[in-house]
Amino acid sequence: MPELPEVETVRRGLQPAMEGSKIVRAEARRKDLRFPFQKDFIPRLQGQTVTGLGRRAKYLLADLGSGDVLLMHLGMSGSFRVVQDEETKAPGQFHYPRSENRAHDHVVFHMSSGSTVIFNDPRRFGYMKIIARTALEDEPLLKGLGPEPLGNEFDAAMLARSCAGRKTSLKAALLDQRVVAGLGNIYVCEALFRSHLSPKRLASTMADKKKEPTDHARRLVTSIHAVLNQAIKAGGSSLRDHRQTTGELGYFQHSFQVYDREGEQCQSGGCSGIVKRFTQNGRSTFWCPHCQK
DNA sequence: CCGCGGGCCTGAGAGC
DNA sequence: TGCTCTCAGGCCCGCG
Repeated sequence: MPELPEVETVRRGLQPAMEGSKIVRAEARRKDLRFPFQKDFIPRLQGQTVTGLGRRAKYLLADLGSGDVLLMHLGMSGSFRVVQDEETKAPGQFHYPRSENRAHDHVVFHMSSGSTVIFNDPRRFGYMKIIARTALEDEPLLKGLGPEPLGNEFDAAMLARSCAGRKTSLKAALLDQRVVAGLGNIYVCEALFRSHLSPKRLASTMADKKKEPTDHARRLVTSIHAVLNQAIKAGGSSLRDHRQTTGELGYFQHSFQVYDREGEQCQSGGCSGIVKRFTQNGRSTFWCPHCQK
């Protein structure tokens, strides 16, 4: 599921349930997700107040009163659900939307706010890890990450510098979290479409000889900002797994212009093209060859 | 260092 | 209905 807009949607949904509230009890209902849980995973969580809930790229970071940080990643199929205690029929019995499978509820946080927060992840590509806040900057999972696409430091000049001299395609560069952190296949396809740039174009064309940004880079940054902000506003995109923490679907998938629209008419004003799909670095790329150059 | 392909898991959907 | 095959929003790792 989760690219930046989905993770941000989840963060905003978890905030009222978790921030300023204590983890009264935590359960890990199996021994591993993508990686085994740390031996002291549960004891380091229980009794701790969540002092803040942040996001870095596609990671959620819960600051704990102890000085630890709980790092969470949704992988491909992870989702969180917040259930109010009064909805709980009996201990361990939660209300589920029809399509959800509780067999994949792997982690449960019982919060002093009266909310229960449940992490569900069928494919288990997600993970959770506790690290000391003082060790955050040395954390290998976060270390190589590039700028936040909606942050101040990400602009055309920054994009040009990190793409200059790159031998790879623009599509592959945008998926590389070292270039910009938080985009995935959907939003890269959509941002390229909105800026009329071909996914096959060389990443290095974002910069001129002096590594200054080209107009292409400026257009692309504008499109990235626009598509991410619109997607966050829509609660993210729900193709199969993504849910908001209320269990509701996101609805940005209805605004896709190219993703998952192979064979359909290009939506760009006046363009007579048809959306095509091909495989690039092992991932599907959707684009309009007629108006993306 | 860089770029690419494989692998980790399960489930949904297509085709037979 | 049910089997098999392909594919999926991410990311780490090892190879060349």
